[in-house]
Amino acid sequence: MASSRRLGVKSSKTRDRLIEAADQLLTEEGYHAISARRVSERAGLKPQLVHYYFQNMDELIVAVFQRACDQDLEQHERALADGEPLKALWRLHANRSDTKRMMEFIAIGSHRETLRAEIALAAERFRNLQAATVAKILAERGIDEATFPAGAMVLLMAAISRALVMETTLGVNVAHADLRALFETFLDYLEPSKAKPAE
Amino acid sequence: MASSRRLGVKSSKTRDRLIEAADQLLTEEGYHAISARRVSERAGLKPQLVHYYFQNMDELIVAVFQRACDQDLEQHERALADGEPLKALWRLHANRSDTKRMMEFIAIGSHRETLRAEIALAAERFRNLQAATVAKILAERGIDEATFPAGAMVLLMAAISRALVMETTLGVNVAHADLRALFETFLDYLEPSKAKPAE
DNA sequence: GTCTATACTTCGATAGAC
DNA sequence: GTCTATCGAAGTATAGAC
Repeated sequence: MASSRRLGVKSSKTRDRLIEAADQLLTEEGYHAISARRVSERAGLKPQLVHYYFQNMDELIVAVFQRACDQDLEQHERALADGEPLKALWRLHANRSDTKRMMEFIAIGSHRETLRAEIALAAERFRNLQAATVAKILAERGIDEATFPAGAMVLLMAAISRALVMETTLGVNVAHADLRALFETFLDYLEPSKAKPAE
Repeated sequence: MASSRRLGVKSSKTRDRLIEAADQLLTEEGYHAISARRVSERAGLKPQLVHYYFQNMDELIVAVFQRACDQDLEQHERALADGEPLKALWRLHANRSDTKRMMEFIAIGSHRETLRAEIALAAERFRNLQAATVAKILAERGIDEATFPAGAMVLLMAAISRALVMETTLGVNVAHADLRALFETFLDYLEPSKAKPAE
């Protein structure tokens, strides 16, 4: 199905505008909102331009996905260099729009076979990257890996943050503050604050 | 927009077939798969029949939702009567298809303003119902509500089970077994098994 | 009480003009 | 390098035939 249709160059400013518009729609309304017409409308361009710069809609989504991965990776590297990396990691997860975007990609991968493998692979890499850091922190604290496996800790962070975002979007927030407080107490046990922050 | 179009009776066998077909599509493929054509195809009926029995697609989804709520409520009552209600509750959450269906309803509510309030309300009721039971169990164990708020416990169950289902659908299972084991250990602390099960 | 014919809208995608 | 004209498929929904 590789069409012979002409495509615009990757360096095009217009192409970037389409990716940015798609990214906005993704976090604001979900992946179902990424249609050629909606994206172009948001970017202030004609609908057919989407198919000039991207062979099909999947390609546009992949472009949004890769850009998001790059951004997330950069944020993670900063977090891991933080004085309290565990809490920095939790702050990243607690970021609503990033978590929402990630959940949309999981939804896309779950529904579109053509994108599944790529998204699953990236998700596994992120999990393993984060687990490696957490493992180091737990080892320093003398916490047994068998008691608190690093992977489970990271997955738990993802699970909690996703549930909070999911329900907040729906308009439900029963017990949210309690769970957040409970988990932060747990985090403080794993990574005790040395002193009061400067500010 | 209340159309004056004629509608089929609620007791119709055909109507039930449409609801059942929609429910299947919901858990198998997600709510986006609930279209008049797909549902009728699954039920072995003509597409237009959907609009004979339901004013619009939202009405069909509400019918599926109410049926699901009734089923879930019944399951919950059985679980709460169990000898180990906390673990029975976790087994309910661990049920893939039920959790998947619940997540689809959350997704629908998040995207369709007309259904949001109804779904959010039901979700809050379930949370409160479960929290009341858990509160009783924790009190019996002498566990301080301030340390482990019942609502947070229930939300945590939901968060973990949803994350596991979400990622399994995508094809990712890194650290799943570890988190499951960790949480079950925690559950056993809150609700210790009295003896080995009969079997 | 049940189903069919049909209208209208939005979608992804392509060919070809400028 | 950019945009127009246009197609076929799938979506929701209505009016009217049986």
